[in-house]
Amino acid sequence: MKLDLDRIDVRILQELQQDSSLTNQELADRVGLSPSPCLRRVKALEESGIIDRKVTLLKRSELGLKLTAFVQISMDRHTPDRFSVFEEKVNSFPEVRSCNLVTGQNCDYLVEVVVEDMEKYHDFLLGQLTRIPGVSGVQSSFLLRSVKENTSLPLGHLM
Amino acid sequence: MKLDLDRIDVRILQELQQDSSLTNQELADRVGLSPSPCLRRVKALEESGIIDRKVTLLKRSELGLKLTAFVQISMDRHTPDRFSVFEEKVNSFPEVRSCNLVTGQNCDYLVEVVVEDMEKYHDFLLGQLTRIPGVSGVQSSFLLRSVKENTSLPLGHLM
DNA sequence: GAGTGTTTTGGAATAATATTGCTAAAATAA
DNA sequence: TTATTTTAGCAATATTATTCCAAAACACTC
Repeated sequence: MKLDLDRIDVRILQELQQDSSLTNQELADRVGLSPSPCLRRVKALEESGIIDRKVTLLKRSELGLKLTAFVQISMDRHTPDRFSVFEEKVNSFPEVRSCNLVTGQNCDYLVEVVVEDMEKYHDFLLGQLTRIPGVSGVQSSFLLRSVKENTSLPLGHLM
Repeated sequence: MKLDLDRIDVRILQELQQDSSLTNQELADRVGLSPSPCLRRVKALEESGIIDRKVTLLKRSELGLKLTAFVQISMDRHTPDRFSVFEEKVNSFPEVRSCNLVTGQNCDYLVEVVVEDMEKYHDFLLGQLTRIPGVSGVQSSFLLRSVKENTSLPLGHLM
């Protein structure tokens, strides 16, 4: 949060958030610039750290990943040791897409898990997640329908 | 879920999930192929629909987006009309990163909201979210620390 | 309001990379 | 083994990114 962005920078970020496979020429057209200054801005945004990285998103349904679970996890004690062990474990599980430590009375962590089916989820839950020391409460909700899935961040406040 | 993938395809997908800015040559090196067959496989994966799209991820902290909220939303009645109005609205809010209809006794929707600060969240909640007809219950948890944020899907089951 | 320094742009030349067609090799099946 | 199919690798071509330099826009001073 240091460099100031003008309208063109914000539009570049908006376009790239939606589609990073744009060529520099297409991007330049869309933001109303010629290729060279456009590329220079993109590089500057990468240098500045505003742009984190570029990734490819795959389709779950095409990969046989039919079950997504949202898991609320409570810990028995809130000690640094408990947390660090849990977090290390969670990071090593490819089934875990996201894990967030949150405020709230109900739970400590919100975890999103993607697996093939309910049987695999059962195995993961009992074989992996609940085996982590300190995990005292687990409550699962299952995805019925994805209404919105958006990797974009809001940029309206910059303009 | 139709085409069969061999080990090389899976490795290509794994690499691209992590970093889509790889050049085809680099990718070919990593998976042990020469550039042309590698590119052909990538194109085939795009054609097949397994690859959804490529996006650029930005850093929240660098954009002054200091508050992430996980919101549990309950609806008064479970009618198609209630749902479609809610979902249309939610899709129009840039602050909403994801919205999922889920099973569970506690709530109907899990929504992730990204804003600048608590004041902006307050405005969004009272001015937008709770104004949608049918929204009867709202419970917010706030992000304390992001432990894992991974756009990759697990592919281990394919091998 | 003209002049000066700074920043940003656009165009052209160059370099890197993607893309395609073709041939050979490898894998598969009979 | 042999025929058939699939896949890889090479080389030529096309596309795209990158760099450099002169011109334009902008801000600031006097």
